[in-house]
Amino acid sequence: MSASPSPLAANRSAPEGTRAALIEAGLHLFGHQSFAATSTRQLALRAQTNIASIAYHFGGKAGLRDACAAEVVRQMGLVIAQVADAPVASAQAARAQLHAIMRRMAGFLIGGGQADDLVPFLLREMTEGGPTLEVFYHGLAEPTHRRLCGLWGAATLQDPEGDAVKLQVFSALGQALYFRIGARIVTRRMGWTAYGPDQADRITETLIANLDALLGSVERS
Amino acid sequence: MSASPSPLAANRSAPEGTRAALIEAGLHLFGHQSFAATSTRQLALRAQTNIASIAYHFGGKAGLRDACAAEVVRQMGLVIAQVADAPVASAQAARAQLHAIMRRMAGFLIGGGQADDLVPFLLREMTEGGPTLEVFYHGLAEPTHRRLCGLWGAATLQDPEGDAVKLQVFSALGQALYFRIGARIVTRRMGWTAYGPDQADRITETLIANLDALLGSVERS
DNA sequence: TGCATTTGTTCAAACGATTGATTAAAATTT
DNA sequence: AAATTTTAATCAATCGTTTGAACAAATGCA
Repeated sequence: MSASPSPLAANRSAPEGTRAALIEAGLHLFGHQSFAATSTRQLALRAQTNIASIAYHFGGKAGLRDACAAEVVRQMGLVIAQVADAPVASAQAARAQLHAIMRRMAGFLIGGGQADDLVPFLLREMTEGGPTLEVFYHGLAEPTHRRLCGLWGAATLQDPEGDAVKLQVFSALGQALYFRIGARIVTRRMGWTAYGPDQADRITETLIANLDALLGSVERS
Repeated sequence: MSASPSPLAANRSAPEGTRAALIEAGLHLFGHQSFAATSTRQLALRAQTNIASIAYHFGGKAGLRDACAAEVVRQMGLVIAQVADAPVASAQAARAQLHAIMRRMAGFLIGGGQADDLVPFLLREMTEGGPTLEVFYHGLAEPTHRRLCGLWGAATLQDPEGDAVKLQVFSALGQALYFRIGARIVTRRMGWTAYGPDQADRITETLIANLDALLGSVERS
């Protein structure tokens, strides 16, 4: 044994261990074919373990979903937190931070990698309104949106918690999210086979230009 | 016997009949809890008929899904077709048509009514990438997006089938779609209980303002 | 017209297959 | 040796589908 003194600490983000393997399998399968359509046997097969391990580690299939939700909040929280939360000194500074966050989010959503399993899982819980939604809202959606509203308000000299700013932030976020949700439609219409680095760049630049357009239109009014 | 000479003609769009009742049940249940999570017994219960009717009319559960998809394309096609497709004489005329279409789409997506069952069903098929996606893409998404690109290009003096316009149209559409997909998050964050007429107006005005911002920023460049 | 037959549709009942969950024994680690 | 973790086998419940009998309306033949 080299490291990993406590199983809990090791499973917090390590790819090893039955528990972690099951969470990864849950994120992938729940996200790509819904909770109900995924059987415990499928989960066990993908995690290369036995069916009973699910009940042992998580109490059942529903428990595994809860654990997956917590893992999503944890990982996505890290992504967003990577953008420095410096106090904004000016409207320009706020706009710069918004640019940085939008770029990071677009990269996370569109550019593949870790988001390939996290985002589908998240979207499914969001639309299905499952029991996980509570965790996601308080742990991720609400604080993130609030922070963005603060920056948006500072960049456009509006009330950060006013309805107008809130809706504008949702609009900007929605654009980025759609390129993930409607990926099958977008790629097909664009004549792409899938999202690659080049495609991600094209989309990101469009989103940044749109962000400036939205910020600018309010600024002028 | 008073009317309804042919059962086929009556079932084409009438709310009566077992076949129509099953399609309605399918649109609702498939959309709100996914295809896999919906049992044939649930469908029969909601349609107030027997389980065997599903196999009789549609050959099975999958057949019912196909019929539901066709119904969605048919009904949503009618909604979009209601906006006059007059040849655009100027950039202003194109912009006016884009306004009208955005208002109609926002009203359809956000303002409740017939969309309450159609949109969830559609979004689910879109994200799940089910066998229905083909029907939806060629019957609805592609022609609609192409038409919008034509208007967008005319309004901004860009190549209607260029990548830039295509992505901008997707962005504008994505904003509207998100307010449906993320409805649970939005309403909660806004302090609303649900989308009502007032909320729909607020969102629609935001979307229209955003549309003008996006069109304007390109126009100036 | 009168009766038998066919047709379209719905019904309760049952089918085999698969579901999530449970159990006790075996294996592994400490 | 003791505790933790994984395994194979089994449980009742539910899944989508099929079956054959009902029923009403239309049709064929007399």
